[in-house]
This record gives sequence, C-alpha cells and structure tokens, in this order.
Amino acid sequence: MRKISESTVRRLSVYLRLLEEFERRGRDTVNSDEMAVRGHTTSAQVRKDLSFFGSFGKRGMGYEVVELAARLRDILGLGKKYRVAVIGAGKIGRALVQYRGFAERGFEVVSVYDVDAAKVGGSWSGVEVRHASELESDLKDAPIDIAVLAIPADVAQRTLDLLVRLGVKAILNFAPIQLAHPEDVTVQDVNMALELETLSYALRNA
Amino acid sequence: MRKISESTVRRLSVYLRLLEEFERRGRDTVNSDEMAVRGHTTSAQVRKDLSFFGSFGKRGMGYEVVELAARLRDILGLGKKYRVAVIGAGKIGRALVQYRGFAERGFEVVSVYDVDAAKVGGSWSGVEVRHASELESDLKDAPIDIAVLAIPADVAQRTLDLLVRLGVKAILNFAPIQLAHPEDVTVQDVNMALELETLSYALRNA
DNA sequence: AGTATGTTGTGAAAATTTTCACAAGTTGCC
DNA sequence: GGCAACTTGTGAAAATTTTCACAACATACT
Repeated sequence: MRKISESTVRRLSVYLRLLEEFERRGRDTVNSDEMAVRGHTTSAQVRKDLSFFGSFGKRGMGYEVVELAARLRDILGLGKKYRVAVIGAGKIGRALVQYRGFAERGFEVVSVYDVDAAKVGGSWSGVEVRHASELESDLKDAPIDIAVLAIPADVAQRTLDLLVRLGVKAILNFAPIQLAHPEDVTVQDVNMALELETLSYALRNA
Repeated sequence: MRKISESTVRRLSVYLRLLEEFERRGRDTVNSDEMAVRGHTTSAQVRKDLSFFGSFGKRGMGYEVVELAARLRDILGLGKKYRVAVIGAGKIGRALVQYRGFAERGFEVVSVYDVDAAKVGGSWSGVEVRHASELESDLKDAPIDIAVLAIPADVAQRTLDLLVRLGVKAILNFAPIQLAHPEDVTVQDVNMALELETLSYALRNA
C-alpha cells in the first residue's frame, strides 16, 4: 500500500471521533462537508483521505455513519485489544491508569512500574504497581503491545532502549525529550512544553 | 513576516529543548547536524527553519548555544510571563497545576475553576479552586492569557464560547473533541485517543 | 421517463514543505 | 599568506500535501 501520511492518519482519528458522536445520537448518514467542518479541514480533504483506503460512500447520499465508523476502526487497527504497560507511577502515570478513554478503546493497562519502593505493591484501580526491576522478566512472560513512558527525561532514553530490546514496537512518550529509536519502533510524543510554546508563538505573533 | 508553518514552530521548540540541555552541560557551540539528529530531521531543515527568522550562526563554526537559545525563546514568545487559568479540577487539571515544567517556562497558573462544590475553596499547590460561575467576573478584573480546558467533552464547546467572549485568545484543550473557534483564537489539542490511534495504526501496518 | 439536485471519487493543478547542492565565510595550521 | 577543513545560509529542485473541478452516480419529484 502507498505510504499514508501521518496527517491523514490523524485526521482519520478525528473523523472517527465525530462519527462516534453521531452513532450515539443515532444519525444515519453524514457527508464529507459535515466531517470537514468539524475536523477543521475541507470536504475534498476528507474524501481524499478516505480514498486511500477505498470507496465507502454513496454518491448523492454521503456515508453511512455506522459503516464508516467500523471501516475507520478497522483501518486504524482498533479491532484488537492492546496490552499497555505504564512506566512511571507519578502523577501522569496515575492520571493515565485512571483515564477511562483508555479502556474504552481497547487499550488495557496491565501493569505500572516504578523504582520507588513506597509505591511498589500498591494497586491503582486494580492495576498492580510493580518494581521496575521486574519489567524484563514480566515482559518475557507476557509481552505488551504499547509502553507508556511517564518518567523523568534523564532516564527516558535508557528505559526506551530496554523496552526496544525486549521487543516493544510502540511507545507513547511523556518525557519532554526527543528519544532515539530504531526505525521499526514507533514513538509518539506528548509534550506539554511543545504545546505551550506553540500557543506562546501564536500569541506573540497575533 | 512570511507565514511560518506550524511544523517549523514545533521544530523550533524541539531545538530549544536540546539547547537547554546543552546549556545545562555548559556546551559552547552546536552545529545544525547535531540539532538535526536529536530532532529527527536533517541539518538542512534546521538551517532552513532558523533562516526564516534571521541568521544566527557562524560559518564554519556552528551556533553559540546560549545565544541561539535566547533567540529561540524570543521567537517563541517566551520572554514574558503568561497567566493561565485551568478550567476543570479533575485528574488532568490537578496534574497540570502540579506540573513544574509549567512554571519553569513562565506559565503561571493563577486559578482553577470547577462546578463541584466539594472541590471549590480548596487550594492546590497554592492555587485556589474557584467556582466556575466566578470565571466571568474574575477574568474581567484580571485577564488571563491562556485557558486550559480540562473538562468533559460535552461542556467543552460551551465553555470555549464563554472564554472567547471574555477575550481569551489561546486555549489548550484536553477534551477529546474538535472545537469550533474564531480564526483569531488559537486552540491546541492534546488528545490521547488520537495519539493512541496513531500508534495503533502503526502497529497494524508494521 | 426525464429533469433537478446533491454528493462522491479522483485525476490534474496549485501550494507547501523538504531536500539538494554549493557559494560564501570562518578558523587553524604550515 | 595560502591552503585545508568546516559549516552556514539559501536559491533551486524535488517531493509531498492540499485544493480544484468535474464526470459519475444516486435519489426525488413531476
């Protein structure tokens, strides 16, 4: 398949969010223009994005909400459950474990790791906090699909290297640092400093 | 000034993070290639990004770390302090108020708002939790620069409309929904579902 | 059946972003 | 001073992404 750009994938995710809202409201069909307005894009862009994967609409009519949502979930790989490990039992780690949206979308947090003995052994919303030293043997017994790095910047690279060595291919990184990683490993950064600085730039140049 | 792309602004932010690390380590100079490797881009891209704003390097030598960092802070508008209000005293709101990186970069959280009477009146790290109904009069007395939306999706649009009416021009949105807003208002979305789905897509198509 | 209206899917054009490639400038060394 | 080694800054080329524009359908109504 032709390489799909990250922008397109992110927009598909946005479209899916809208479709889910329409599903809840019981709407039957939607057209590309409605999706565009909500996604801050254009109807041509919506149709082009979808066209990379097939032809899901009906000329003159638009798209069936339920069907298109199902197609998008399939395209985005949301058909299966993912096992997630959260590394770092600080505030971000805690907020993530408790975040309902995670489980709703099939991302199951199976364990939390930390180096702080005071936290190890506890249970957060039914998820056990384990010592970081057990990560290696745990992952050998029961591999995970996604690791969330919610640890300080100065240990993030080292931890990522370990995770890569243990075969993890997808990482959600909250540490405010750019991590080096092999090509076949996907790293998504969530970086508050970056978002704030983008706002700051916008304000300065308003 | 020629319109600068959001990609460029985000990369500048990434470069700044690296420069700050080098400042701490006491490094004097850096060249475009070192910045490129750490920012997952190319040296030509680094130089092009900087060239939109001026010419900060010295041929044959690279860039002075301290000077370039200062220039980037200026470009990104980090010279001034920003007054931030957090709307929503849930888990995300709490994590944000306690997040040190915020204050470090000159983003001062001046208050937190919620509708839950049980939370109102409390103090989080010295920041008072106030009732949402006071937002309007508070902002008239003491305007804020940035509002952080850490509230459920179904009240996010309504709240954004209010904030816009009160003159807020920059919003950091944690609600998993695309918000409509005037052109002169900047909205930055932090959307976990989106990041997870990007990872999911990558895993599926690995 | 024919006409009017609406909307998709998609090549082609336009716009934007990234990469290339090299002249110009800087330092260090002999 | 002259030569070698680097590295920036930047037009031009290449690649990618977005927008345009319209033929191809689909439905509803008379």
